[in-house]
Amino acid sequence: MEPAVLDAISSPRRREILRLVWREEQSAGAIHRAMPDVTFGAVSLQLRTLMDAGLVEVRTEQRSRYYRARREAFGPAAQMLESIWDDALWKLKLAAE
Amino acid sequence: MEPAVLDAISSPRRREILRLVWREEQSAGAIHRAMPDVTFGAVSLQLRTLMDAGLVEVRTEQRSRYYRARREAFGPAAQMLESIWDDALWKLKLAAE
DNA sequence: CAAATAGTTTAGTTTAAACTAAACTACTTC
DNA sequence: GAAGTAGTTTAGTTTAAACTAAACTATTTG
Repeated sequence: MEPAVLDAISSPRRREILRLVWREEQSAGAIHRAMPDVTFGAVSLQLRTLMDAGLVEVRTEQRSRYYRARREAFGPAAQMLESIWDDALWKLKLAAE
Repeated sequence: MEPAVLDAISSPRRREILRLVWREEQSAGAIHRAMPDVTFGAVSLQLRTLMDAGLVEVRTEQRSRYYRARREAFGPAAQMLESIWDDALWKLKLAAE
């Protein structure tokens, strides 16, 4: 099969999470607060999928767990994701939210 | 939503098809022959999906229909796909088949 | 140690994509 | 125009991902 990274970035929800933790860590709770249309459990499961794929790492501090992307693990997908997130239309869409 | 191209390349089967028609056109039948684990109908449906996303185009000649990728439609995903398909491990995998 | 906070895991359900079999369309050749 | 070849479409089924609710673990604070 192709690199696992392709499977991982195939999900819009996981891409949403990745965008949040791309350049700075975010706690699981903060990630959940950014996507209130799903339960905390659902977010946690997606984080686990990303962990299993080696695409994020986590740091525990007090009661919180802080996730961030392991950008070096994305290979050629990193550039694509950054391009898409930088894209003018994408920015426009975010602004409209 | 993000560009439709991400949805389209989220499927391993569609990526397989795209790889086949990336640099030269292939008839629907030739594409099907390259993936004998699914029916011709299944291949045809995936080709339709790719057509609807504007990622392939088709040319009819005689009884055959020749598909090829519209590489210009892939944006930043084009580079990623090419990188992945050029990847040494990927080549190795193909050699082993 | 009880209660609160932060997150994970389990078990089961929902949903959507991918698939198959078979009917159908279109073109070609005899 | 019948038969064959090439491909598409339809209707229904299978499968897997994503989800929810609720139980659970772990840490902190009173």
